[in-house]
Amino acid sequence: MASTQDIETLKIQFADFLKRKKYRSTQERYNVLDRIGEIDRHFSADELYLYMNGKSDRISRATIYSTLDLLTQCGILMKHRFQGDSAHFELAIRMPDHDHLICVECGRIVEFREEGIDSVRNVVCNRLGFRPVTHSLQIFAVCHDPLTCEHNTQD
Amino acid sequence: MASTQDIETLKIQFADFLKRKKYRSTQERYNVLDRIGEIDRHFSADELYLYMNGKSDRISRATIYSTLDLLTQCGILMKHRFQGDSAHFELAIRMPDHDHLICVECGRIVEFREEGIDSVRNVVCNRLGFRPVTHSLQIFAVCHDPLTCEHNTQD
DNA sequence: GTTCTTGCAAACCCTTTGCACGTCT
DNA sequence: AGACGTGCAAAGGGTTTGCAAGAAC
Repeated sequence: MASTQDIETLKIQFADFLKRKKYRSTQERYNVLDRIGEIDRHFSADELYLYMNGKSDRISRATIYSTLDLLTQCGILMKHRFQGDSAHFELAIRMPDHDHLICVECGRIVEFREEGIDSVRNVVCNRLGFRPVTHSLQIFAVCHDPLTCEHNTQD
Repeated sequence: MASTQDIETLKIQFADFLKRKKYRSTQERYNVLDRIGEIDRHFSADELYLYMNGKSDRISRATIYSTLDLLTQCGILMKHRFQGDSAHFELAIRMPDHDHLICVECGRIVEFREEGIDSVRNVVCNRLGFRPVTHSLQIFAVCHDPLTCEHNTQD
């Protein structure tokens, strides 16, 4: 879970973004960011919608989607598309520049940070004439010990 | 475009897979693989559907989706989810283990192969106790010369 | 002959959109 | 006051599913 301090910093960052882009500062937008700060994992738009409405923050899906998009635009959130249908989000500060290993047997997702990816990113961008912005690496793998993997959430 | 030779090899591989999994060998399934061999780029299920029906292979979307899924399961196709809505597929043999750089300004997709990713993959799998199967790396970047980037296909 | 696959259309899920109302500036 | 954001429900796009007819085994 992000600290209150972290969330306050992000709110300032978000406020700056909104002002710069001439979007309005609304209570709903800050509420979304507050609630995201309470979630220490990936979440889908709908999970956030249900979570917020469960907490008696009355908010619509339209606002959730729109705010998630703004938060992604300004770099506060990372948006991932894993194999499933819905996009997943998480605070970028949770684990900066981390990537995901996905077990092809059970769908479990393990987060990791491996510095080597930075040099791959730079080498490729230099070769092709681009400036890196971000990346998404997903490693699909199976565990050495299949028993560990018996959280069968899919199949 | 994959050579006829390549496609014949893949058909054998596909036939083995179908037999092993006790799925039936149908003409439609082989037709799909044949037509994919004629396409030298990423394609969506619907693009393949339109392509095949344009060639007077009468085939339904249901069969396309189901066959693409089988071909992905047996490793003949790679399935990608770029930022857009629909999944994209391509023959795995087109460019083995390549990855994609996506221009965040114009959406252009550049394919590349960088060996360094293999060691990242192995390091991570060793550390976490997995055996690598495959991976998907997308680098988001902007070109050094914005003029080169003026194929604005989105925004 | 039985079971699986196909084709079609409808259902489905996630996401976006249109519109009336509310809120920010 | 004017413009933008919100909530709701309906529409949209991609994908899956139910069912009857057809093909593989």
